[in-house]
Amino acid sequence: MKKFERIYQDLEAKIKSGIYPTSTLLPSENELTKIYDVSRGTIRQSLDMLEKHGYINKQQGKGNIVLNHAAYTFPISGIKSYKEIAQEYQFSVETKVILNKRIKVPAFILEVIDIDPDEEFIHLIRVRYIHDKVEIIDHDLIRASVIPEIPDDVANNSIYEYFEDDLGLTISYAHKEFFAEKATELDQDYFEINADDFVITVNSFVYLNDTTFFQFTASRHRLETFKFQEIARR
Amino acid sequence: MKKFERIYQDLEAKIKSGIYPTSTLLPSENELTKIYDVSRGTIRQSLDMLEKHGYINKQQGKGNIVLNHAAYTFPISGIKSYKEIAQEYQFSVETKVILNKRIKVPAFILEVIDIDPDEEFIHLIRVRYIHDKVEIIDHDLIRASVIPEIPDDVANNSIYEYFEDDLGLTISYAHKEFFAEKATELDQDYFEINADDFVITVNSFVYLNDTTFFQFTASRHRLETFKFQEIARR
DNA sequence: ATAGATTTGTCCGTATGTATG
DNA sequence: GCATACATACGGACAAATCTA
Repeated sequence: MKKFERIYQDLEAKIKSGIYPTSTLLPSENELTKIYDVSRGTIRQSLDMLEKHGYINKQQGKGNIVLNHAAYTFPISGIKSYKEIAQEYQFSVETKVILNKRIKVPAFILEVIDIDPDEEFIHLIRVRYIHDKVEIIDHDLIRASVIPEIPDDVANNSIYEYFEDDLGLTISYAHKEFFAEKATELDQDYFEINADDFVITVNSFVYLNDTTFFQFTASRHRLETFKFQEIARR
Repeated sequence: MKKFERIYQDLEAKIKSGIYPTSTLLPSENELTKIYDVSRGTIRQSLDMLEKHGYINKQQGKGNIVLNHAAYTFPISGIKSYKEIAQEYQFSVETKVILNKRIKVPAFILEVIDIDPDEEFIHLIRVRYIHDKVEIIDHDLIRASVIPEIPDDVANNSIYEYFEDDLGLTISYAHKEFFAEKATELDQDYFEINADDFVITVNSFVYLNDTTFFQFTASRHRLETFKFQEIARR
């Protein structure tokens, strides 16, 4: 592992365990170079990660202050699979696959992404149960020229693990948007709501490391339980 | 201005104007050091900013690929004032102040933030009209020990300009969350909706550079027009 | 399949600028 | 004014990924 990652994890652990308590200063960058026996640039890389993840606030002339915000959750921000989130927050989860078939590329994708109109996609619909209640309905559209098929046992587990570990793909970034919209019939059936109720839709356009588009996901959430958190910086 | 900021802005302008077109590579870091006559570290700082703002994708061994995503909007992400957003997207905006008075610190803030129960806050309610329609209702709770009062002409303009330019405060970061909830009576009146309708609430806890909490904002948006976008990285 | 060239990533050391107390 | 701490910038070295001949 890289030095700055190792140091980041060490500092993160020490903040979490209270060795560096909230609203106190971390050791100065100079002291940290001595503690870890690395250059100041390396320390600064680790501190930048800590800041990005909300653990500290940097202040020129003063020091790096430990915050207590990092405990907050980031369930939607970033690119994480449902399985990763479930493991982090340890809630009981069940997934039911209700569709897994090849289709022609949908029109709305053709409008946004420049691809061959004859390309095929895999359409996957999965219903997520948390505490025996349907909380999320995931629609995945996966580019078949990149991933020819999704075995059913993979669909029931983590398609991201399959992409990254088995197929060796590198997922790089996603363009996400979310908003509220009227419930579809499928939403009504599974969420047990009415036609004039709303759901929250999280749309993601996911890209590989070489910038090829390979997946669109629409996650539909109950209004009452959806929540998004982030730390924004000026 | 700092060198890396100047270079960032120059590259951003060249990407926007098409001098560096989408899906081509930027000049290599080595070439850029010659173009701008700075060190490679400085160039890399500028490139990191470009990546963070979604203009490029970095690939070790290959280069920095120009993306076409940066045109997308970021109306909620980050800390921006309503005025700044309105200016960027050039929509016609009107603000109406419907409350501006001092109150005791509300209970829900005491629960989350560790402050004196006798402290006072300024409660500001402002209604935002876009194209002559109410789109946003902003509730601001501003810590009176930091900002004793908000003159009415400031409330009608930008309170952030007032904080930063006139009072010399430095806003550092905010903890944000958003979710859907039932419309209050005020929502119903101004949005002209019903009691069982929902609105989107964006809550922000805003902190100064020295980590003192100084403002809470609840922005209430219409369900139909609310939209959030971001670029997430794995 | 391999070797070499190119490009970005990591790391080091040093110097100077700027904000804080 | 002074010491301390973070911010910016420079230059050099090697590692890792990518592409090409």
